[in-house]
Amino acid sequence: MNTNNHESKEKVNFIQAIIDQDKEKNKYNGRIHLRFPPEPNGYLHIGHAKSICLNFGLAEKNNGLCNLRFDDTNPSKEDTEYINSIIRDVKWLGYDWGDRLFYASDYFDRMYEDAVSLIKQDKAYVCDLSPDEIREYRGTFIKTGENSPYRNRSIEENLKLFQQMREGKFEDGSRVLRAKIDMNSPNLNMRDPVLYRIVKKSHHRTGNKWHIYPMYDYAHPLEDYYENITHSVCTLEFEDHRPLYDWILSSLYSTELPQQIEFARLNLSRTIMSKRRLRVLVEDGYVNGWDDPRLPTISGLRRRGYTPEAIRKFCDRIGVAKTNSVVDIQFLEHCIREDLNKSAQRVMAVLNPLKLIIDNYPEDYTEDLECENNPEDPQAGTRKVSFSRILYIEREDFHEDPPKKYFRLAPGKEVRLKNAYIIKCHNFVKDEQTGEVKEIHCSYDPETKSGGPGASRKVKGTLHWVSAKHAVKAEIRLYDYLLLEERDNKGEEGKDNFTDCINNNSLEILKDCLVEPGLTNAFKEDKFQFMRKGYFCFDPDSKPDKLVFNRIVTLRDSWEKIIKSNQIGDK
RNA sequence: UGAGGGAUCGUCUAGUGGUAGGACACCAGACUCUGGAUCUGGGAGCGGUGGUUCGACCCCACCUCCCUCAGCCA
Repeated sequence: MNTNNHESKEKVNFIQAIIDQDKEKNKYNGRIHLRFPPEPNGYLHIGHAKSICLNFGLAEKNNGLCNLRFDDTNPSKEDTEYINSIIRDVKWLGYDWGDRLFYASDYFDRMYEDAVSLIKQDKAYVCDLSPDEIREYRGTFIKTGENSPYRNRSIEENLKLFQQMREGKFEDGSRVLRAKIDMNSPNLNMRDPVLYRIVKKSHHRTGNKWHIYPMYDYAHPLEDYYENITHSVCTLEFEDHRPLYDWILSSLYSTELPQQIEFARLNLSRTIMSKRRLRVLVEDGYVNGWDDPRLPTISGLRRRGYTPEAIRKFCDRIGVAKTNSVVDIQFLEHCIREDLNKSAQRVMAVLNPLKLIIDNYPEDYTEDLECENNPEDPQAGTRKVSFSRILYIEREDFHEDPPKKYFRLAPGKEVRLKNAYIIKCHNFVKDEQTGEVKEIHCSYDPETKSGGPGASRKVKGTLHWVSAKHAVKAEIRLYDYLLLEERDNKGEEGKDNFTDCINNNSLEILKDCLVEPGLTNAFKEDKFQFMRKGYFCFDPDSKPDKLVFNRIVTLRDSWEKIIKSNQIGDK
């Protein structure tokens, strides 16, 4: 479906270009059918999201179909736990596979028959070489391979042995079925690749029915063919496998063969994306589970407060190409800010409270002030927030000796309290022990009440606040990047010790935050803008007496930039 | 070293012979009861060398650099 948004001028990526050509030539009779085929051996992450959005998106755009298929051909790695999480995540992202949820394991019988057919054509044979021997016979980049001594077994013997492999007559690793292609091929994948191996392990769906399991290179093209897939989109590392993909299919079938197309997988700066490393982070306790908000897993992003819309927009905007690239994580952050700016309710929350007393405001008096819920969306309406004599403001919003261009509160200075009054600071009290500012004393100008006749007076700064006797306590969790900046590249690309590059301060827990009382009604995946602080979401760790919020992302902060550039300039 | 891919602003990405465009980031200004948002403007790029052509990011040649592959993983 096309949006009429001026920005999305229907950018045609190279895969869409191929589809356009195929349509024009009426290849596949105009059918367009894709698939997202994860192996259920781990949790999905933002890189998978790119593939999901690509495949389902292409199907939508071309009036085609997209299947969800579990590529469960290796029982020693896979589990139902992952199937459930994958189904949940794809759904959450907003995609619908209709009734086309498939499992490679559903095709095992048919794949077996196809293997028999290859044997009968003398295109496959049972090989008794050990894994080490197969490696030796395969040769190397510069050395051609050697034919297996079992390569010339008779078709009858191969048929019989393959049947016995199926029946579980042999031990793991003792025999395999191999394609008979070319041991001298410059492409190592074509040097008689293994098609089936013996794995005497229970499969999460087929139980103990099978003792042999097909390899990816054999199974994948067939799965695609069985499902009438037209365009089989995968990542770049499979480019070398395409000749084998085509060999398998053309050896067995002749019309409407699917074609494999490769694109570059997503890399994101300052985070970890490899399944292996994510597993280390989770299992060695660097993070708290697969849905830790610091992780780029779909479940982590969901808990962090990312919306499916933002993720889809991100995937759409990073584009699809064959160039290896690293997308700046700030681009992802931009997408969630953009989404939440339009939709998130504004509230006031003080992360590091500093007591502020309005000396000339009546004691035991409360006013309910009208506050806009979202200036970007008048439909969002207003709410009442209580104001009283003792308030809390953000500690960083007061400075006893302010730097240049500081618009916030300081002795003798005026600021506006958001939706309330202009106040002026007269003095402050320090803790004698620590020297820390303990409370500040101000006066307010009753004429300047927001919305009132005298409200037009301008001051430089506006602060958010909460009323001491109305505010509710909350725990707020702040997240930073998983990887240290200076180690960024090594962190994701270095071969070992990537844990050296981990940012040990990626989680900061603030326990004494104060938020508007209305937030006690928050639940599920509710998201808010804590004014001037960022976007936050309700965390399921919350209990009735203890609210917990996650910081999704900060607001853009030009003051922060001024400070940083001054610090650099002063040196 | 063999094979297969790739190289366009700082970052992603368009552009397949006719003024190199967009987004993020950055800088400046306007506006603002969020130092947010919004708006306006700006700087910033074709890996190199030759060749073909009136004209080359695009075609050709050579070179350089980067990625993937030697699992009975996917």
